[in-house]
Amino acid sequence: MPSVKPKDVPAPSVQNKCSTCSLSKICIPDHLSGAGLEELEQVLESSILYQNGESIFSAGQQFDRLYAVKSGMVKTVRLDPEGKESIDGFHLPGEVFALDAIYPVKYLSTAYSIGTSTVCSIDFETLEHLASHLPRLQHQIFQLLSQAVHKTHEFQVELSAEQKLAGFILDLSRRFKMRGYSDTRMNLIMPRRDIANHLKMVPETVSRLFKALHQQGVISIDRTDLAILNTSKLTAIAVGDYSIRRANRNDHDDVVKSA
Amino acid sequence: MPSVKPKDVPAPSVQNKCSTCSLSKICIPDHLSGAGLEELEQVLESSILYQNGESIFSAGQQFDRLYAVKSGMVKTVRLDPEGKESIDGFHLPGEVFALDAIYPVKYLSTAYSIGTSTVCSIDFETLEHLASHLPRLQHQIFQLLSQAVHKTHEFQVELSAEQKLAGFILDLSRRFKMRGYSDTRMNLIMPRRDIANHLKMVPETVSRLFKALHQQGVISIDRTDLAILNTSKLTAIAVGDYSIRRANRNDHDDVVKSA
DNA sequence: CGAACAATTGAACCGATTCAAGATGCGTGG
DNA sequence: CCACGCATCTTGAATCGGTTCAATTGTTCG
Repeated sequence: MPSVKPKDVPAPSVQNKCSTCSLSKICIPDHLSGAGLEELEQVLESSILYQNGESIFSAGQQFDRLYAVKSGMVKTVRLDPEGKESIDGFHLPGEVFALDAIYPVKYLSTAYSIGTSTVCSIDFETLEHLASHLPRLQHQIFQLLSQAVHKTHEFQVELSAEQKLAGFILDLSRRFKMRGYSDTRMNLIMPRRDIANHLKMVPETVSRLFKALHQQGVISIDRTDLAILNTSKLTAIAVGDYSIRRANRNDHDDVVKSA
Repeated sequence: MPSVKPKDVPAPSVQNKCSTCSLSKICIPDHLSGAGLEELEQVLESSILYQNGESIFSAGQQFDRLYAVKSGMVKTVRLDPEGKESIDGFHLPGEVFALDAIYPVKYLSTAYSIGTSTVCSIDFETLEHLASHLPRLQHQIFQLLSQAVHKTHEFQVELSAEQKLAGFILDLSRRFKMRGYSDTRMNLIMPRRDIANHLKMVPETVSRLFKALHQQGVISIDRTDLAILNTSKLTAIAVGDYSIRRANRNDHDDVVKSA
């Protein structure tokens, strides 16, 4: 997402709507002039507050609006064929969710606030209508959707548990950084159980791996407080160039295998 | 380089352009009238023939066109971080591929023909331009993209090898049926190695499971010739309500464990 | 303080891969 | 038409990663 903003983003009248989230990025393309912009501002729903565990929309409901996180964190949860809950994503401030609801015209997942969060939204029909005479807006929506296709594609590779966890940490780091937060210290407000569910493993494994990463000096973790200490090593683990388990084994014999 | 040469191809009349594939479905919405339709027909590239193993486009190339299969089969392959090839999809006649290339404006996978195939395509910029004054067309593209987001999402659940293989067979069956082919007998022209790669397992496992399914009377398979004999049982396996392995074990002691 | 739940830790187990042979199919040339 | 050689597929035994089961520690909150 090239956040090309050659000029500043002052627009004082605009600001108290939803200037920090991607919905406004979609809706306010660089070259959008006054008239279209005001139209958009009118349909952009400003922030609504949700408490911990409150649902924003539910799976099965008719789709009408796209959502974006302003503050806090939102998880989207779906039921797999066996009826078990499966977390398909944690959404950070600035990110858009519910894009998969367009085609079936109903929400496929239920969105819950983790902790207290604020969320803004836009009516999709209106957005479509606007897009049909704002080519740049249309283009940005195409891009956002295509990006989501890509995002989900790359998850299909089968990785070891430690690769998945390392990748998960790095993904969060990248996304926090993109929105202006620290990329080395972060607060994992979601419970271990949720992380495990999202990564398709069992909380025990998450626990063991966090510990192993900590002991290796790659991260430091205490409860919800996570710090990345060695990004390059963490990256090496994520792509499979390095394994904690092998390392631990090699502690006995002093030989370290170098790829 | 995709051998897309508009002038080399005869294209005798409008009608035998690409009436059987989804690109024409996208491009010819139900309520599209003469003028727009003719515009579309002009930019829809008619069929091009590819031999076994020939590439249609390559990962890294600049994105310009969307593609659809007319006949045969196409696989899209990407390189994971370790540099190993990973097949992210087999595309049947009528299906569109390369949707994930829109956002990065480059192809993320390489498309190969399996056996001989015919493929048609359309220039994306032109399509966008048309969509911007054909709201129904725009809507259909949104839908197609959203559908692709959904498609890839649902693959994220972690399944046992037998669930994945059963699901793969059923998915092929459904897709063949949707395009007017038999949903009980099909020809698996792709090698076992490719199936295994796509399902993230090892050819040995594919082999063992095909045999097990055959022995249980769920399918019949000989080389590339596959027949589904018991759809409901196959479905039960795919969703995890039934397991061949458990069944085989219970052959010894006659007790059948129920949940 | 103590109950209830979340997280951690250890030991046994199971599914899928790995490694190592064998079997089968298939195009080529004798 | 058969023999050869190569690639794909199949089959079997050992191994490994992650789960399961079970018990303990830690944390939160009435």
